[in-house]
Amino acid sequence: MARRAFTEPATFCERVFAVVRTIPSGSTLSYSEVARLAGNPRGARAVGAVLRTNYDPEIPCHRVIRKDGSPGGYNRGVTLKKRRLACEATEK
DNA sequence: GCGATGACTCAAG
DNA sequence: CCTTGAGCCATCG
Repeated sequence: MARRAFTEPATFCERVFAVVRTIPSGSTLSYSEVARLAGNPRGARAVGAVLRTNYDPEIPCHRVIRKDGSPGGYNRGVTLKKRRLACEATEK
């Protein structure tokens, strides 16, 4: 295999993005869960750091919340995050 | 390559 | 209930 169809995750961010991108609507994952799926059960912080520095409109990062159930943070405003979560979680 | 920072988590006071 | 401490990891300057 000379090269994979998908570019290899040069950084942990790419891996996190791949996981977060698979989150279905109405579902929420905790940072530790995403970190675990990304291959780093202890990378909860790394996940937050990645999402914060590499936010992407294609990534439903608003579905990634803390274990406590708190929204954690959102580059676009935590209020918007809660809004989207409520909308998707309620409708679906 | 190192130091600083942070959208984390757990435990204890 | 809220604050603090310690642990772990990745990105950025």
